[in-house]
Amino acid sequence: MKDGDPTMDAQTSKQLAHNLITWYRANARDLPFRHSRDPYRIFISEMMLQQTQVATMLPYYERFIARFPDIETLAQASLDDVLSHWQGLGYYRRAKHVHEAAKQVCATHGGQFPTTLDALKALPGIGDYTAGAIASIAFNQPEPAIDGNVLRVLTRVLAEARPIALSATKATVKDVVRGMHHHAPPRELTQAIMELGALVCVRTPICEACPLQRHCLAYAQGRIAEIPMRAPRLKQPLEHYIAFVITGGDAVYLEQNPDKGLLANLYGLPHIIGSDVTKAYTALQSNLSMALTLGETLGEITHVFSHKRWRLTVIHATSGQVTENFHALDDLPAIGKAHRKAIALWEEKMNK
DNA sequence: AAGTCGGGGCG
DNA sequence: CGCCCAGACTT
Repeated sequence: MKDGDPTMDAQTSKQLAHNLITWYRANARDLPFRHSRDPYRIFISEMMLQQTQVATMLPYYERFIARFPDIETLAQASLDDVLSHWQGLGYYRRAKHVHEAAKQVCATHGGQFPTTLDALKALPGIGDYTAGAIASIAFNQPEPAIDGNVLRVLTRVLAEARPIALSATKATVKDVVRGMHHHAPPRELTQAIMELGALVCVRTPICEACPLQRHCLAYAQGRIAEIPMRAPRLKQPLEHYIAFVITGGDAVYLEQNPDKGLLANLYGLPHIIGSDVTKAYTALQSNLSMALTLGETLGEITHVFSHKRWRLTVIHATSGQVTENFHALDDLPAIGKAHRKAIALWEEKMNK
């Protein structure tokens, strides 16, 4: 698919929506929170579902609704009471958000959930996804609700190769769902996509049972296992360093790395692990035995290696004496990219 | 953009 | 048992 093309033609969109709804009506699980169009119950069930599987969350949901059957009851309860009914679910800040949202709805909306996306998103704990879920399921508005399930289903249908964490990928999926909303009742469509993602289009999907198989590009291309794409592993450890740009006139102090290890033999700035500038400066002074004057913070540099990430806080310092370790800015030896960027920060400052 | 929340699924 | 994970908020 090229830029500028519509994400999906209306005919495909209509067939997808139709197949989904037909499948949903025949296969959807009978879940208690689906028996109501009450935005309050949908809100509570969505907030609980964001952190647990249905099976785990159901007993909590039943207990919660039995104790707080409507939004006024929740708003008037104490936070401790709310937390005790959330206890075990985790993400306890969400319990607080749910409670705060109930109080706000009662205080400023007369106990009625707002019906617009923006007003919903203004409530604590409600972001893009939950706002879309409430608007479409409770109020039957054609609003996309993009969660992990929906992303998985539709990136596969589209054979979308971009990582799902990118906002551009979410925007594409959002457009497709918006298109499908023209061809199905929003409240069913939203639940149908999520249900398909939960039952069929799972991590290792059951493509034989999938109503979208004939339209699924990832299936056709044999790329089910590689889609959705995860962002390139940013699991590499993040290491914080303080790097010092020590200048004497227009020369900068550099040290040469050992001939083994990371950036072997390249020159670089003195840099000290950690993020505490005071400690790092003390360590620097004892390492160098030069008279230094601490300067300003020049900025932050991040640098990604294949196996680790650096975050450099770049500090300027000046030295009275200029030794052989100082190199003129217009005649620098080979320096790693991160430290070169750090030196560039100093040059920018000087040129202003 | 990246860290945090905290439990469950899964290998 | 360790690794990974989804959404909202925060910084």
